[in-house]
Amino acid sequence: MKISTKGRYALVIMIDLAKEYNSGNYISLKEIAEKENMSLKYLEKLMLILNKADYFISSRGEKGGYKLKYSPDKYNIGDILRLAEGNLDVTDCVSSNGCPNKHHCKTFSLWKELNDLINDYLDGKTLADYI
Amino acid sequence: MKISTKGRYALVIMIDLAKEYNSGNYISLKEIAEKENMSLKYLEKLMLILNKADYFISSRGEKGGYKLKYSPDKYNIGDILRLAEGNLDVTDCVSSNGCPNKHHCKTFSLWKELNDLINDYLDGKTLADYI
DNA sequence: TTGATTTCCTACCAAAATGGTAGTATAATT
DNA sequence: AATTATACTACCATTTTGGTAGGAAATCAA
Repeated sequence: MKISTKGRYALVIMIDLAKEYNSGNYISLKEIAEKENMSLKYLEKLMLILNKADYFISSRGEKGGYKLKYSPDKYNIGDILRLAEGNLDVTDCVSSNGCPNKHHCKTFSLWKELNDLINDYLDGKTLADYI
Repeated sequence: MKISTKGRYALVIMIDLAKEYNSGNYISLKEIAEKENMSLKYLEKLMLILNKADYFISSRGEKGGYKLKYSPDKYNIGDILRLAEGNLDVTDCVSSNGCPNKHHCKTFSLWKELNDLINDYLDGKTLADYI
């Protein structure tokens, strides 16, 4: 029942970029890795996942790096975490292709309500709330 | 961010026992394992964990098994899941011996609020709600 | 009182997930 | 041309997950 480093690091990266949104500067992963004490190589791999969404403008070479494509309030925390973690479902039974027995299962309503609670909470926050 | 089989199975066991609370009958793990399609050996091991709490009256031998010591409304879902899963903290930083940097960390409030949301929800339910 | 049944307990194990590292190619800047 | 940074693939050690195996002790029925 833990958020893994993927989700936690993803959020840290996004917040660091959000802080620099107004400056328009590119921020390199090296800067973030050093500042946040994270492995550069691991962050690179994480960015491959995050890059699947339309989140960043990137530039290679010196003075390159990443910057947010849109303003911080456009980035939903739930979306970021679902992307980084794969999904946030508390059980497989609440997923879209969930349990075939869900209409008879006594515990389904518990997992479903808990799942909605979590996802609705995270969907109600954006990067702008954490700058 | 998933509840493991430990937590899910624990809840199923507890609900099955709760259903029989009024009858006073002992229910064997064998019955539960067959009915719920679970490994008996795995349930035995899970019961070693659940037995650390003051949850059951047990009896060995024929017609033996487990029954709840108290009425179903006395069993908090949060307690059961925390016991089975070890804990339910969404990150290590929200645990009692959490992150030393939590006062400066931008993401701490997010994890803390999410953690409270989950635990408060589960602490608001008892086995009686799922019979 | 003996056999069957069931809990109680320890030890082992395979597969998957987690959290990385290494190396290379490609693009941009100086 | 050299340096820097992203983009991408492959590998890997450790931990977690979800079991299995075997045996001891207690209880009940015949």
